[in-house]
Amino acid sequence: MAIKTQRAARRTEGLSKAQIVEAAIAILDAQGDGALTFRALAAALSTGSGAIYWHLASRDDLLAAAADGIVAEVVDAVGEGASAREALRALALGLFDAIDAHPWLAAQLSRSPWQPASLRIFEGVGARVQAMGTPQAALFNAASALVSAILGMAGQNAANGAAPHAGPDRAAALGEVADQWARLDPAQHPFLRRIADQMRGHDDREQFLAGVDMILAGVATLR
Amino acid sequence: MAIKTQRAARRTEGLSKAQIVEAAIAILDAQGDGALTFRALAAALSTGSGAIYWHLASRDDLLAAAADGIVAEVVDAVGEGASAREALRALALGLFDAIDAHPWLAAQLSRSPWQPASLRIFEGVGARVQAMGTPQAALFNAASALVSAILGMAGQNAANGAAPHAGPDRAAALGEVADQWARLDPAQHPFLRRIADQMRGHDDREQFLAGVDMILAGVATLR
DNA sequence: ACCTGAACACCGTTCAAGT
DNA sequence: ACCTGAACACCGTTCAAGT
Repeated sequence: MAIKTQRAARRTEGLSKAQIVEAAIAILDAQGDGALTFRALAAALSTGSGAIYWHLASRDDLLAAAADGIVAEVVDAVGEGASAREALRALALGLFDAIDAHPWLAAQLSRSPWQPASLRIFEGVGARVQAMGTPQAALFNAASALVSAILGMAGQNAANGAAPHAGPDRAAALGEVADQWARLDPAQHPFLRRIADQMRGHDDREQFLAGVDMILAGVATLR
Repeated sequence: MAIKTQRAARRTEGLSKAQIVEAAIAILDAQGDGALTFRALAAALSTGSGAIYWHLASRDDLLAAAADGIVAEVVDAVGEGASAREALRALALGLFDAIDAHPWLAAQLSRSPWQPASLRIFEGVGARVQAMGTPQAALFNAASALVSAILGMAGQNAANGAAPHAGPDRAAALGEVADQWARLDPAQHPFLRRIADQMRGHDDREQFLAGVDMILAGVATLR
């Protein structure tokens, strides 16, 4: 029904870049990076693949635009009232949740640091690192490290296997990995054996926040 | 000449997985991720693409094996004599250099945290985080964050555009980006404008090490 | 056991032709 | 100006047929 309406609208108004990006995000979220083909996208918009190329330069351009839309929302949603450190936590958590909800985002953000989405993140993080009292000389390195660390941690989480944050599926999967670690050769992997139990029941979001706090403690030592 | 010898050897000894992986790494390093096709790889080994599938399950399997070989060398090369913190710096720098030399490694390592290469890194980093005196309860979170941060920072560097670490090419490219940042809307991107000059002449390796040291300072606060 | 290479079921991108 | 959809130049993977 909604699709019919959209199609009708498109027929009279024509395709827009925003419409294409929206449809692309829907496919990416529902079926993952591999499912976003120009054929599938064209079918969803009931048009030809060539029509998409009139509005966008390439698949990469499409992904960059999709990433920028989502990141812009996250960055803009962070309140200004809190302390710089709290704002950084909120921004980091917003990015974590966005990447968790849109796992393809992680790969896209790591593709090019000069894409619009990356610049937004760098600006948002950097301004707060500065507000934390970081000396001017250390500002670029500190902000750069923090951005990479946040995206790296959130990306690893997304790569862990996406979806179910609770429920028996996740517990079973975690348990299997933990069992594997516990069975590793003690001479080769003593550390993994030691922490197998810690990984069994951990919460991804909590772990992410612990990592962010640890790194922010490092940022604070620069002052 | 070297290729001829290799071909002759293969004819008598048959293909080995190690040989395939070696040839794959050569293609990846020389021409990048996109150039590693089964057709190109089969041609380099003067065989058919089906032969490769007898030794490896898929393209992903091939990339995982290639990554594991390189990471194993890096992890094993870290000396045990130094302090835990110095060993962590050395390991991080080894990973940075490996990812800089093999840019495709970054994407591969971020694909799955359960692949052999990732486990090696986790073990190598985690054991030293423990040796730094990190409390047992914080061990898993701290090691996990540090691994993701190191790979995130090294990956961002690799995504910056690969090759030339010195020379006029790099300086010109950096200058262009810096100029762009300096021209951004002050209302939208005050931070990027402010640090445009710092990014102009920075050294990637130095910046990476500064980031690692900052994060290690955060790890140390857990004790 | 191991290799060959054609065949299958796809891709992103281009472009003449339409409206 | 914008859309259509066939065509081009590719992919990873499979598998009957060979040795």
